[in-house]
Amino acid sequence: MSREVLSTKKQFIFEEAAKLFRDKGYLATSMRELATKVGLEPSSLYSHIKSKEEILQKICLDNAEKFIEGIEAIDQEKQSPVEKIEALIGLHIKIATEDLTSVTVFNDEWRHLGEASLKEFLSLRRSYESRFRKIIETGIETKAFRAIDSNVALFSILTSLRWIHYWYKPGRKLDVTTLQTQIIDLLLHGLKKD
Amino acid sequence: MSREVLSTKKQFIFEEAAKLFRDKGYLATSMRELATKVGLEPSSLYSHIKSKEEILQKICLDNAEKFIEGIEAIDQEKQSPVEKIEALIGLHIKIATEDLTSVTVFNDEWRHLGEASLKEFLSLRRSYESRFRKIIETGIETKAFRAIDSNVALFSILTSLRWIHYWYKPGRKLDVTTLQTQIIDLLLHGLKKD
DNA sequence: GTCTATACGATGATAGAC
DNA sequence: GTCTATCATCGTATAGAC
Repeated sequence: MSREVLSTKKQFIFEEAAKLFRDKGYLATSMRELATKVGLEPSSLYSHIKSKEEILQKICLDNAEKFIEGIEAIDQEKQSPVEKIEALIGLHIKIATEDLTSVTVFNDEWRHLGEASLKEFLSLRRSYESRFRKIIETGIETKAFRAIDSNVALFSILTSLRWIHYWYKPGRKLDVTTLQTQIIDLLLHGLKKD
Repeated sequence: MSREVLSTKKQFIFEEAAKLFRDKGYLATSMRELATKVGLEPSSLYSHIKSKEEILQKICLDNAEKFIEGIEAIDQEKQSPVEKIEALIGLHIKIATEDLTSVTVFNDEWRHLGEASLKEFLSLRRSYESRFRKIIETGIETKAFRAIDSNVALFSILTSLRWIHYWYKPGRKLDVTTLQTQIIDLLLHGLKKD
């Protein structure tokens, strides 16, 4: 519902803003700069948006929703924990490579959300982490996974999936499928060859 | 050499600044706020420091140096790639848990460095990554490691070591040694039990 | 070294003409 | 919807008295 389609001009403003937020950070981006990129005077932006923060809110909450919807779909499948983790890694890679810009902002700038939307964001994040953690714990209980601390596993996996948006560029030597195979291999089997 | 000992008051300013930078980000931290924390009027800060950026510079470059010194010490030992990777994981955990605040700022705020110090910082980082990558590549060549893309391995490991500063709090249930064992186990052997 | 006072630019956002 | 003009506020930093 909140991920509505935007009129073309409004969408263009959001896209240019996301690029600026990604490159310089939310706080370091000024509305004057954004206006220049869009080809408007600063004040004209406010015919399309309510405030600077509205842009950040949409970016952060839309991405949070994508992850939540993704994990819900994966979790209701009748699959083993190993398969679910593989699917989750795939989900992160898919979201990151489909819209590199917005996921970078989502990852790095959420803390500048205002009080109300920050609260909502953190609640969504906690819910995502908690579902992810449960999948890991099930894997440990069924002896599919090593008996590792579930938080160590959770955060190691989550953050090791976060470098993708720093590193991946369309047209890199490694294509998305290979990248995915390699990351799954590394996280599931480790660096060391037995 | 640049990691000099500071007079107590100056040091106090740096410590309070680091806490603010960690909690709110560099740009969102004002000198007025810092002055309040330190118990001075804003202008009085400038009897101790040259500029706001000087603080960020010291934090970022000191930590960069710690990592460089650490990897140099590890790399000149006559050890196997596996042992070196274990030692590197230990280095990251040691630095992160010894001074959680400054390593967080180092990790998250370096991009707000000015032109000159940013250049220096990036050069140090590239040098660190390149030494790390060489260790991984040696491990792959000697068949100690899986034949994975060395960049995928490098960044997965590096970033999976970056969550520690988000998560670790002195007095957490997991002590540092256990944490280290678990992370080494996960990165070297993977999540899956064979 | 600390203070008061202040310079001076940049910020997000609004009012109102067209 | 876009503009010009502008507001109020806050940013880092400096000058100069004590």
